[in-house]
Amino acid sequence: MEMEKAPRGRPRRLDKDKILEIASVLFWQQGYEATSINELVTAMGIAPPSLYAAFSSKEELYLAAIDRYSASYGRQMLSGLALHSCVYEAIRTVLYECVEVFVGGDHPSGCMIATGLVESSNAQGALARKLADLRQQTIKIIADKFKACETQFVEGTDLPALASFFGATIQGMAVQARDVNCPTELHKIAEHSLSVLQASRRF
Amino acid sequence: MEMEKAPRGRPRRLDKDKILEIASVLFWQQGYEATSINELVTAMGIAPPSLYAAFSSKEELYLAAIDRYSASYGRQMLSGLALHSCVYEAIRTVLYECVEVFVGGDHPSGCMIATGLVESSNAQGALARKLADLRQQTIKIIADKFKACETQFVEGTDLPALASFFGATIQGMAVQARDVNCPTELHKIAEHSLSVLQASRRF
DNA sequence: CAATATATATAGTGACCACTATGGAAATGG
DNA sequence: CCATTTCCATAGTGGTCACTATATATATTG
Repeated sequence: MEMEKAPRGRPRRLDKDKILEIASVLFWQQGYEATSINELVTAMGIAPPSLYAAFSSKEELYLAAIDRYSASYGRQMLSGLALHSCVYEAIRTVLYECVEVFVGGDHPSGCMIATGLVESSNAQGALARKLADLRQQTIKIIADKFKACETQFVEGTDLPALASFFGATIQGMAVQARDVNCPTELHKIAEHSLSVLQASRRF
Repeated sequence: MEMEKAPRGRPRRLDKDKILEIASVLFWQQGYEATSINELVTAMGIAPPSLYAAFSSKEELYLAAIDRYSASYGRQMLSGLALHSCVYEAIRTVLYECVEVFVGGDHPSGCMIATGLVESSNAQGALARKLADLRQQTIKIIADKFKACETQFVEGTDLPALASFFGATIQGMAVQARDVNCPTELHKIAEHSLSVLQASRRF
């Protein structure tokens, strides 16, 4: 039987996940540059050294917050891809889950990834590239689903291009979620976007 | 005959438009928060007091830069609406002009308005609202064109919803222009988007 | 208990932020 | 010429930035 040996000194009491949740919400609402460490630690109810004991820099905290967001909300938004074998149902579910997240009530509107660090200085170049990568990854995941459902499309359909069209739809919805924060409007955008998929399907 | 009387003292030498052009490019590339006054005046080749003699604050400079962008690139992007009476040709021109601007060579990629200040703190709330307004205005202008071309649509088409779909397309293209900066990819997104318009047209 | 290791708060670090007071240089009018 | 008016560079202002040195409190092991 494996015994969990506690380490020598005082055990850690900091709830890393709670901290990340608070960080996520603030970064989600205000972006990276506009969110200060002071604001973060105040919202967390801790002092700066406690935060830096868990995350070595603001950058690392942001990356961890993005990871958390990706694992929770990001996963939720893409869950439809594995759920439905029908590619139309799959994408429809994805778009509607996006609306669910983007206009949610108990957290900021919009999307941390879709509109995160689109503008940035060289100083945040690494973070900006990471965010751009995540956006491209999302499109790639959609393209892979399309590829797996190849038989459902009319022959010669440019599947990667179609995927990046839906990526653009999601990113556009993320912007408009910020500006109007209305699920009905976003659903209409989603439906118009879905009609493109409908048109290239084989029946 | 009117004589242009020169004022008493040393005449102004500051080229306001040149300054705004430089400011536009920097804000376009890096966003509002990530661009410092130091960076701006260095790029302009002037000292901070000279800048503040022309613009009373960073906020005002940003607003003026947005105005300049709107009057030049913004006008260019929407020029198709007045140029074509055929709504399909009009929107197609708009989307292609957007690509032209978003992937331009001698300036930053993406769009200053479409992705500007989407994330922001309360401190920049006024600017963020202004940017959101400009995005909504753009959609309204497209909606008005649709309304004017009402007869070209099948009956019962939700024109404002269609306009905000194209708004989302433009905003999505602006994000992807940042991430991949490739006109071919953006043109494919534009074409997919246009197929939605094609579907709701009456022939 | 003593020893150890980690938690935390206080109180700062230098650097940079937007912004400006001051004063001399420069270009005009009289 | 002188007086006037404005431009502009130097050199800062206080404030906030991300981040940390120090000291002490607290919880563990042996």
